[in-house]
Formats: sequence, structure tokens, C-alpha cells
Amino acid sequence: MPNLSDMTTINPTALLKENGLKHTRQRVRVLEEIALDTVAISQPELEKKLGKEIDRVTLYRILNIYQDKGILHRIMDMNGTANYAICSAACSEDHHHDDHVHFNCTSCLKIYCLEVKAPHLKMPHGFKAVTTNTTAYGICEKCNQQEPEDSAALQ
Amino acid sequence: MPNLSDMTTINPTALLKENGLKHTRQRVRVLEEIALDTVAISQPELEKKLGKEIDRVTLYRILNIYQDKGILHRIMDMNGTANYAICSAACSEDHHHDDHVHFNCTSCLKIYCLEVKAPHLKMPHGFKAVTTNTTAYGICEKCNQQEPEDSAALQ
DNA sequence: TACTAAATGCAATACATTTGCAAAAACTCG
DNA sequence: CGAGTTTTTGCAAATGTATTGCATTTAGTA
Repeated sequence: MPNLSDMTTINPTALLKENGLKHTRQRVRVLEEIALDTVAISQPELEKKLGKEIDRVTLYRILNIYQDKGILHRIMDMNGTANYAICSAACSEDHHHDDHVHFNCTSCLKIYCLEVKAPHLKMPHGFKAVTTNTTAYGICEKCNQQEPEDSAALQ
Repeated sequence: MPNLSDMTTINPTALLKENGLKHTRQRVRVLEEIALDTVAISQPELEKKLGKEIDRVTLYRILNIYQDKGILHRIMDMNGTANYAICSAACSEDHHHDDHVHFNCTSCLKIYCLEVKAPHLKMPHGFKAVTTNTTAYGICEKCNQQEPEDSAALQ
């Protein structure tokens, strides 16, 4: 059960209008579900939650359009599965400001968007970086609390 | 054709022995092919090159075992496909020192292992990072040279 | 309210990866 | 060196994630 303090307050209807997207039941539901938690949610998890209301293909299409518009950002986990989280207000179709650090818990597999800003990297001559993706792997706060005496058991 | 200076000199037979792995034709071929270039190679590319000599499933198994042993490291590209590169000598089964920056070219899709060391990140309270993965996306040296006057065409 | 364009659902397909199992190859010990 | 044991390989089938084509439905609008 998500902590209320984690809840990102968004207005799906307004967000859709701002981005020139039609208002549909499915699109609103996806936004509602993703906004429940700041922790990124994977496509399979979303499908598990919404699969009875929304067709799998529709879900993929909505997620893609949201990413294109800069509403969601996509983080690949270590298995190559897409995870999604609400973008900060600064994101737009033209440019994703997805420059914060992600934390991928190797125990519960959740992906957190940390407040830590990704450091600027100096590229070698000839390489022009446009965006940077920084993900730390380890044990998250919750998993550290749950098994303080036996955290080695899982790894 | 790979530049000779890119060629990582490894001894497949010795490497297998060091890691307690049986010496098979397939395992040697995979090491040879990956050592040809410092640029990471994707599973599909490897399969294209080796598919007539090695079964697809065997290739997957070899790549997994090499990653487990710390011989190769795996980098996920933006499509969630696995890419592999030779680990530095410091890597072992117990711990991957995969702390350099990767550069994923959005034009040719190649993944480079840069000499740039990934910066240390300060984690929030309760989060314990074990490894960090930093990938920069942009246009690589070669692609910048190839189309200096019209680099916007592909993106 | 009827029209038009866009979004949805369904079926089929593509692609990466894994699993089960029998056949083949690699170490090893007498 | 050759039989025996174990590991690895190849093939077939299955799983999981994501995309495409097309007919139907729905949203926004005139």
C-alpha cells in the first residue's frame, strides 16, 4: 500500500490537455496508476494492475506516447524491462530533463528516482553526449530495514 | 574492419582455465569475437557472426557464464537488449569493477566503454549502493566525423 | 446529432531469452 | 589410452516483452 506522502499530485485531465492528447478512460487510468508512487513501475506490473481494464497493446501505446511527450520517463532495469515514472515538470516533448540518479534495488527490484542530480561527465574528444543515465544498484531503504540482521541471505 | 589498436589481447585458453571453465571450441570463439573490439557487442550481433558455428542457446549460456565469472560485463541498451564487453583485469566473480562510463551512440547504436571513471554518488539515508552504471547517450566520434554537415538527418 | 480523425481491442507477429532433454564433448582416473 | 562420469552442447518448445495491421469504437467538433 503506497505511502500517501509518496503520492504525486497530478491532474490527468489537465496533463492530457496540456500535451494535446485526447482524453480517454484508458489514458487517465494509466496516469492515475503511475502517479500512486514515485517508485517507477514496470510494464508487466502495470499490465497486471490494469490488464482487465486496458488491452495490453493499448497500454504499450499509451506508455510510448507519454514518453514521447515528456510526461513519463523510461528506465530500463537490469533485465531489459521498461519501467516508468512521472517526469518532473521541467520535461517536455523536446527535451527530457531526466538527469537525476536512479536507484535499482537488487532485492525488491524497485527503481527509485532519487533527488540526487546526475553529475556532469567530461566526454572524450569527438563524443557529444546529449543525455546521461545514471543508475545505482544496491539495497533500498525498505529492504535494509526489513532484514537488518540477515541482509546477505538474498545475495 | 576493426582497428588493430582496438584489439584487446587476451588468451582465451588461459582465461578459461583461470576461471575453472572447460575449454570448448564455442567458448573460445565467443572470447575471440568479443575481444576483437573494445566496443561492446550485442547478443543479436554476436549471433549474426557466430550463428553458423554456435547454437543460439549455447551462446546465451556462454555469455551468462562469462558475466557470472566476471569475464564480460553486460550493458543494456535503450531497447533492453544485452551488450557485452571484456571486463578489465580487476573484475572477478565476487565483484565487478564496472565503474567506467558507457557511451551509447544514438546513431550507430554502438556502446563504447570510455576511460572516464564513473563519479561517486552520495546516496540518501538508508540506500546502500553496490555498483553504479552510468551511460551517456549521444553521437559518437565516428558518426560525428561521417556527417559533419548533416548530422541532424538521423535524429 | 452526425461527421471525422484518433484511439482502442483483437489477432498475429517479431524478437530476445529461457527451459527440458537427449546427444556429444571434455576432463579424470584406473 | 580408454571407459566412465560430468559438463556442455544442440534442438525443440516455451516464455516474456514489444510491435504491427486492421476493423471497431470513441472523442472532439462542426
